[in-house]
Amino acid sequence: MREKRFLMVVRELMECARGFERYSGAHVRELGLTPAQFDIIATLGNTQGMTCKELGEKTLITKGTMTGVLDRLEGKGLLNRHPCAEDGRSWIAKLTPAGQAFFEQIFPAHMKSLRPLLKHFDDRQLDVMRDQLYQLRLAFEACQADAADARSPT
Amino acid sequence: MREKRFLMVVRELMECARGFERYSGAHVRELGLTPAQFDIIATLGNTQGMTCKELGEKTLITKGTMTGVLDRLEGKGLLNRHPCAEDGRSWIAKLTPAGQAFFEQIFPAHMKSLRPLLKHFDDRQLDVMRDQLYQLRLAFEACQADAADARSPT
DNA sequence: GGAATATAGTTCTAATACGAACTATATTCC
DNA sequence: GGAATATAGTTCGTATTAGAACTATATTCC
Repeated sequence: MREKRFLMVVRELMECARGFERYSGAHVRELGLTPAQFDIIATLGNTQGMTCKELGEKTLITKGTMTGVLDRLEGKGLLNRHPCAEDGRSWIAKLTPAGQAFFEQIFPAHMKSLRPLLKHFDDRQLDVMRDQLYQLRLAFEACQADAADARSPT
Repeated sequence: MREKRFLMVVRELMECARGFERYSGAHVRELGLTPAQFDIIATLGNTQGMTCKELGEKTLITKGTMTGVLDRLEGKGLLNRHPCAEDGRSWIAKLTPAGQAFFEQIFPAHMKSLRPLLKHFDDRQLDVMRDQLYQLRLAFEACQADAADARSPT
């Protein structure tokens, strides 16, 4: 039963993703941020800022959600939007000095909170996992592309 | 850099989970269900029903969300809640005949829609993946438990 | 038996998730 | 240069998420 085997993999995948989000999220919330907000802060830290589109590619936040997340971070004074010189449709989201300082404070703390997890794995195993997950992602993306082709064939 | 390696694994993990949800969700939505609703229907199909608690354990839906998901499925006439004889606090959620018929129609269709994904993997690889993910989940759960102990020590 | 505690489900709030429609600006193509 | 098309970001509606407070019933323990 290939299908059943596959479903068991998917189930483990989802449990893992949820498990990590719960574990990581609990710490992030103690910092006064939501996971999505932390993701943005962590992505923008030590950079000169980036567009919503870039942020969407580097995080897993879709553009419709991005607006709200950025709004709330802007409301907290942690980031600003600046007009983009090259493209009038775009904005550059960039941490404020307060946002960068906050990043420098919380990012190491968050890494530290993940350290207990790291104890369970050695480098080799991490590499194997990443490769397996990468294969899985490639398969999803390939099928996604096929499905899109099916909807609007050339 | 162990930490960096680990973050790359986590990133792949999240991308995979999101990738599957998108791929699977696109088909589920065509059936007129949300992913959560499909999850419940698929779990209750071919059973005599189960409590919210059991459903929460078998799916990844938390109890606060469960109420709303069951409400909507009940509104669609696909499911009913029956009082539980053994425990006055519990309800048994069970597919209606229409719900069971719907399950029998859509579940094979959904499996079929996943078939293109399966092509990419053989049994051995699926087993490796599942084992890797299982190790990861165990680590999350162990750390989760440690964190809980830390909050309320014995 | 009754008080203290635990558990099943519901309700509530703030923040997402996703898709679709919409505005404004870019790009392409003739 | 201007029409057709594509893209960046916002807005909107519905469903879901987590966590916490709440009600009602079970269980434990004296």
